[in-house]
Amino acid sequence: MTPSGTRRQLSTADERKRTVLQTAVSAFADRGYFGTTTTDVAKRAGISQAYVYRLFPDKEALFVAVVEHCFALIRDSLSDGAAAAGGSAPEEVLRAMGDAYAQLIADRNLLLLQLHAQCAAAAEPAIREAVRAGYARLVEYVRGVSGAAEPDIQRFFATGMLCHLVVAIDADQVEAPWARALSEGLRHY
Amino acid sequence: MTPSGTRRQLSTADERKRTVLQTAVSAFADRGYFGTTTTDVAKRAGISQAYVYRLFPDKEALFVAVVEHCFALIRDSLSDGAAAAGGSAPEEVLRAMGDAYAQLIADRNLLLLQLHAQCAAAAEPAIREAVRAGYARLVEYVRGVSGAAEPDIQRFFATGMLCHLVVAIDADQVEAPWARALSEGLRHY
DNA sequence: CGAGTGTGTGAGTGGTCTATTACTCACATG
DNA sequence: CATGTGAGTAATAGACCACTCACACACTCG
Repeated sequence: MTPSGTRRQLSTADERKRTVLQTAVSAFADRGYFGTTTTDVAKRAGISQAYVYRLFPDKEALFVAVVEHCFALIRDSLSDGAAAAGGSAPEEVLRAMGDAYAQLIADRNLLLLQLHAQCAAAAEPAIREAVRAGYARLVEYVRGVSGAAEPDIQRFFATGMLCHLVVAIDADQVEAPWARALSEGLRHY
Repeated sequence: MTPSGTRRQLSTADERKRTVLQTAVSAFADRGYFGTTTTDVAKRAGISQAYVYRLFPDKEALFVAVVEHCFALIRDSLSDGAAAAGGSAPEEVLRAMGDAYAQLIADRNLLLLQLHAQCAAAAEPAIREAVRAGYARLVEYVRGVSGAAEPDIQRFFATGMLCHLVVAIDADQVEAPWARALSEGLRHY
């Protein structure tokens, strides 16, 4: 992280690492940290299972890297939303960012991974630290860019958590009042 | 094990089933559906792993039963809250029920299991059905007993999901503005 | 008492998982 | 061409896991 001399081109291993991170998102999104095997990850990345262990020290480190990658993607998404709102009132910025987050529902993978990360955070300290750090940055970013009051920020994240539920149980596919009560207004495109 | 000479008290299968369900909550609360072994469940219930399979057809059926058990407990909790509010205005009933739910944070296990159920719901259809049915009854109950408007009901459940996050990453233990922004006002005793 | 029924377990089976090791191959450079 | 290095893998060790089955023990009732 501190190149004290000349800058080097990205090595092939780094490129490979990046593609593994990207494909691992959908692998872990299916069945979570404990339910996903390193073979699953390897298959989706098109490499051998053994090579996963050359790129990452162990399964936990791989998962942590995937989680951090996802938090970065989500920050980007919120950032896009905030840019679209362009310095409006706090409520408007929050609305725009919420809209941006809700768009991620279409993908499913990203939100499901957030949910699985949350679950794994309860069990594994290293993952918990990563998730805490992710939310720390996210909350501070939202507070900073929107300037919204604390209760509004809290509600913003509560709505995000509701999105996770809606995606996990596929509430959209259920034609019933209860399902509509949960997912109404959480736009997804 | 089982030193000869000590007396053994047999319980009926139904009683045993009930104690297994109760202890299995904390077992699954730790590491979720995929991360928890049937041996873990058996140990906590004080029975052999083989006997788990006499009481439940397989691991999935056991987990579904545990999930249903938890939803029942949560309904009871909300019911207590509603009773305490005793026919006040919808907002007051919601507040009382939210308070009752927040009290469950002290236990941790119940909320964590809700979270893990949500995760497993994304992967296993049978579990998804159970979680859907659980939320269906919960939403209908809340709507019925509070008479609140749809957006308030939605916010009610969104707040519940936020509780899950706070418990999963133990945000209370973090002394930082972002952690306080998330958990502020979610009372837990 | 003795036969029957339900509670409970020890000892597996076959499969799968993480992680390691020893190896091959592609390719760059002198 | 010889040599070195990093990309990539096949094979496997060692530990578990879900699930099964034959059997033992406790209790009940004729």
